[in-house]
Amino acid sequence: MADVAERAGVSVSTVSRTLRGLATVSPEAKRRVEDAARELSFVISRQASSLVTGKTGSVAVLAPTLNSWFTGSVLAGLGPVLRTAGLDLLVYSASDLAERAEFFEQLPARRNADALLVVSFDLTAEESARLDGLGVPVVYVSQRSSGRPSVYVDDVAGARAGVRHLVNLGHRRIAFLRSRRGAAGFTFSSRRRIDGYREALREAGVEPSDELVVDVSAPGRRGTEEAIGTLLGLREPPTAVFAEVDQIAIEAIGVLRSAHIPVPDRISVLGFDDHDMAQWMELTTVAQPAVELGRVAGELARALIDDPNADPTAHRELPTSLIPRGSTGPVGSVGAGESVGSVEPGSEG
Amino acid sequence: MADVAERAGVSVSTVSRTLRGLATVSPEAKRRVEDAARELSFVISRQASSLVTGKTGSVAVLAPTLNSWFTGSVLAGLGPVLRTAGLDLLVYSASDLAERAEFFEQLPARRNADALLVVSFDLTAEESARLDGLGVPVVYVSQRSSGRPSVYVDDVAGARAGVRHLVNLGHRRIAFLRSRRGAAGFTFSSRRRIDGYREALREAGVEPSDELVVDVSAPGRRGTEEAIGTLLGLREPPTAVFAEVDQIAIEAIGVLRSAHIPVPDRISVLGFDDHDMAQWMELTTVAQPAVELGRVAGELARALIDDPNADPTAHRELPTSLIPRGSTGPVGSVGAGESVGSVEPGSEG
DNA sequence: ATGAAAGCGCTAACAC
DNA sequence: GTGTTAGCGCTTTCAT
Repeated sequence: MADVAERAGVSVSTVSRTLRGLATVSPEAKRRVEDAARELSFVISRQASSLVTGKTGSVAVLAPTLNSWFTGSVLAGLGPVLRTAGLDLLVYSASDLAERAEFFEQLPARRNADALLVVSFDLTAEESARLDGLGVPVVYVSQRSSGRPSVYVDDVAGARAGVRHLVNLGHRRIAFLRSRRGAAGFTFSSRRRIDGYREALREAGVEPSDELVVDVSAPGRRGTEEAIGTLLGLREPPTAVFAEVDQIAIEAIGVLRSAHIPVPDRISVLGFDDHDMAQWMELTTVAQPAVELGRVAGELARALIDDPNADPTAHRELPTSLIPRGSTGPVGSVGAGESVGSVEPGSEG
Repeated sequence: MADVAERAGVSVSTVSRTLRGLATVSPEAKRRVEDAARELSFVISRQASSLVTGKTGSVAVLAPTLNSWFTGSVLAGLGPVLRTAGLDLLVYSASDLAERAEFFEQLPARRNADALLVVSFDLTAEESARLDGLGVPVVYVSQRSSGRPSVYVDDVAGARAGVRHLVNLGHRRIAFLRSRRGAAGFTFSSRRRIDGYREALREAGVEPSDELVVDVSAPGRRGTEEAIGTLLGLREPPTAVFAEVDQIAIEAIGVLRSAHIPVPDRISVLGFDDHDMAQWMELTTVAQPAVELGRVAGELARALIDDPNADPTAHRELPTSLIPRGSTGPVGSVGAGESVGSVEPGSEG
């Protein structure tokens, strides 16, 4: 910066003012500074400026995984907002409790970011309290945290709408596939989606049964296979399955397909998310605007960062919508035609 | 830090040394510093230390999108490596040429990161040259850049193996679906996969035909629909389709399915990636270890950062492997049974 | 409108 | 093994 100042024939103060776009610089000086900066390809050092301003110029995101549809979508929504605001995006992942504990141990965001976005974690009260003491705004994405900025969809209403759709198709034995992958406390929405599921059942005069709520815990194919196996082994198996997330719904379709159980003719499958792949699996699902959640969370964070009297308890609820596709159908429609589930892999030498 | 020093009854130097884990601190002092730091919940400010050390403690990643399977996988592989090394992960995305130009305009990584990972970009020579002048190591992921650190798979060999599989099944009219989404220069691997495709065809005594190489440009369903439409409109349509990436392969299966063209009985579909969803679509594909690519790239970056005589031209090639599934089958096997493509969406009221 | 100077919180010599 | 001190590259009073 001293170099630029010298080359432009002004003081470092003037260079600093110019580069920050302050109006109190004469056009002449401004021009010369800009030229000099360009010629020396000079860029302001964030570390140095943040040392004095206290602002880091970046926001941190904490997510359970980096390669899930939801996290990817949120990041994709966040990216443009932050770029526009001139903020960098710092990403932390904590896929199990140990990593999560480590994150809270170090609280790296403490001085490293101007805001923290916590994505789809079901934090304990202590963890949240810990974050409150961080000194930077914390935005909860896909989790409602009362009194704290949160961005989410109405999981209860979404799940209710989905189950109503199944009920309207005549289903009464409707199972719920709960995602239990990763350590405990990783799926806040879980409880609420089950609530919506139960509400819709009661609404239809069906008493929710615990045997129809099955956990998918093991990762990969096996977890879903086990869960489906449990359901099919019931004295009275379900005619429809509502998976907490599309990922599992898609796996369920695959597993049923392998077992030659036609979808939706013998079992309807409903998901939640509207994952990119849902349409290609013909999956009926409750769509949630994940990219949009990221965008809104980013804007909320931005507001909290540079508007001192922004509402620090703002909640933003985004809508869900049911997207009917081929994986759900009227109950007991076996023999009505071909189905999503029918597959006969080609043989190979 | 001064507070901690006072509370521990030592100097700031001792605090600094302790917190950085230097051995030259007496156990007694160490303990007291650690206690004091904990009680005051003190964390070292990265900005301040990087100001003097010149190291930022973070690595930057530039990727075209944040919500693609490949980027997500690479980030997932990268995360643990960086965490272990105590490095933060800074993410930049540039989905079109304008954003890309802006990135190079600002070169935010200039002083913001200790290394830059460029993921699946086909950079121009000028862009690469620009990055060379950045002053930090740049690792190319999924792109070979001669003389520069690169991590990739052998796309030619992978594609060749895939097409050989189709040839072995009796296919001779094999189309290639090229991904042309996003702006130009976003898919380095494209050229090499086509090369492998052509090689395998020639090997089988088939002269590659340009009419069988079709671009998928429009995003979403439409692009793939158009491409498949073009292929089906040929005087002699292909009996197999090799998509450059699984995403498009999956869409192709979906489109064919909607058109009631059985897969693989009438058309076999082959992908490249082994996307999470590939198994659920019964997609035969050339698997590439994307998470592993991220991990290796992270280790390479780490080595380049803190080992001054690490090889700055290191190339790491990871293997691909063919995963045969149900979407490919012998040519002309119509009527051989049910198929992946058969779907009759359930009706709904 | 511009410059001089005092730090921001840390690390790296250098003394002890 | 520990303390002192001089900056790292900026921003920000405070003068002018």
